[in-house]
Amino acid sequence: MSKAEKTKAFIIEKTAPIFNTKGYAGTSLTDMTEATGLTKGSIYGNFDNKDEVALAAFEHNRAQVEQIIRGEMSKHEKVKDQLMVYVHVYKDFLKHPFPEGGCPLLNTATEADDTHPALKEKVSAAITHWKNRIAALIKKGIDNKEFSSTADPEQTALTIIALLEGAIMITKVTGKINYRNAIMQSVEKLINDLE
Amino acid sequence: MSKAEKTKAFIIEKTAPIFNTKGYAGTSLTDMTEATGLTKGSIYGNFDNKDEVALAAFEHNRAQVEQIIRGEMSKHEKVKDQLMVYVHVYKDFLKHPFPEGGCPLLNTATEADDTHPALKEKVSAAITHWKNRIAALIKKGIDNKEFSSTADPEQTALTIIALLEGAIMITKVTGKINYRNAIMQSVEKLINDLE
DNA sequence: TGAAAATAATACCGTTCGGTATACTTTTGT
DNA sequence: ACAAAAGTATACCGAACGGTATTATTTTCA
Repeated sequence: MSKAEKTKAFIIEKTAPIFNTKGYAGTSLTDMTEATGLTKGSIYGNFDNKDEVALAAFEHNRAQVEQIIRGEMSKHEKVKDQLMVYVHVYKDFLKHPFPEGGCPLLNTATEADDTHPALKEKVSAAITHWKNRIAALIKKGIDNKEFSSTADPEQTALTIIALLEGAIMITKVTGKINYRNAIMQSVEKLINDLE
Repeated sequence: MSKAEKTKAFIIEKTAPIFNTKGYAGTSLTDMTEATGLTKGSIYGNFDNKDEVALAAFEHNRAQVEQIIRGEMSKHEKVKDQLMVYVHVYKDFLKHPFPEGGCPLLNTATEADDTHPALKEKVSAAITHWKNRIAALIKKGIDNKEFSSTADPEQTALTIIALLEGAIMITKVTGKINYRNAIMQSVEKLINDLE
């Protein structure tokens, strides 16, 4: 790993939380220099422009969540328990190294959908990928006879994602943890009903 | 209605779509002057600062959605049909005068939660109010014997909101309308299961 | 170790930002 | 109709914006 690659990674690591909390338009170059301790010249020696840092920062945040989920899932054998990992992680995300500012998919989607095509495309791909992952898990559960053959993998996957993201939005803005708990209970029921 | 009140309303009406698409940080005074055809001096003669316009714009967008829902609900007698209004409106929001940029609660919540306390508070109050409205409807349905007495008004209300907001987020960023249809089917099922 | 190459810091660019004092024009109420 | 009040436009402020050419400092590797 060359010096440049290290610095690049360092910049991404330090700016990712800022982009995730302040948003793309809300994060300035000054924010970036302050967070890294580097100067503009140094940052622009490693990235062409602010956009590239933003894209890399999103990718970093997204991968961070994925890693948490993968790690927790590997602790379980049954498909149902693996699906429940989403409930547990999103319910107690403070117990995990979750990105500062909340779910990067939600944050980036709502800002970028009307303003930033490149970021929007990245989020879109991430969501479709996530949906496919959950749907594949459910299919596996059907094949396993863990779940009923009447279960609808696609619809259930999308419903779970909508519930998780909706729960984060509602809880973050209201501060009511029992709101999140109520919604997570619905996710649990949804997964239980697959049987 | 005085001239000033008219101008104020005019400014809000013209800038509200911009705040809802570009966000608070992403909307500049130039955006506002271009949208209204007025000058900075004129805008600042009617508002103290950008914040006040943003707050008023959010309120305008929020009220616009509420009005659509109220109007559609008044066409139905049964509580179930009234709840289904959410499904129909959010499924075909293009058929209604829905605010440009999508749901203002979602857009504002994700941007403001870490950056703008005053806006955050407004969104928080709006969501709690919405939750209470849905819960009250469900309670009415229980009293009516339309719904089962085992139905949980609070939890169902929050779940419906999470699903609607999640659906908007997913559909807007992926462009996949069938994703939204799948999630809306889950909302329908949720409402049907109240019986 | 020393010179070429890569990386970082400095100092600056033009533009846009939010905001305001002042002058002008239009409403308003008598 | 007219004077006072209210609303609007003009012209400007300092600060911050994203970005860059140049200079200085490290790495790198022969």
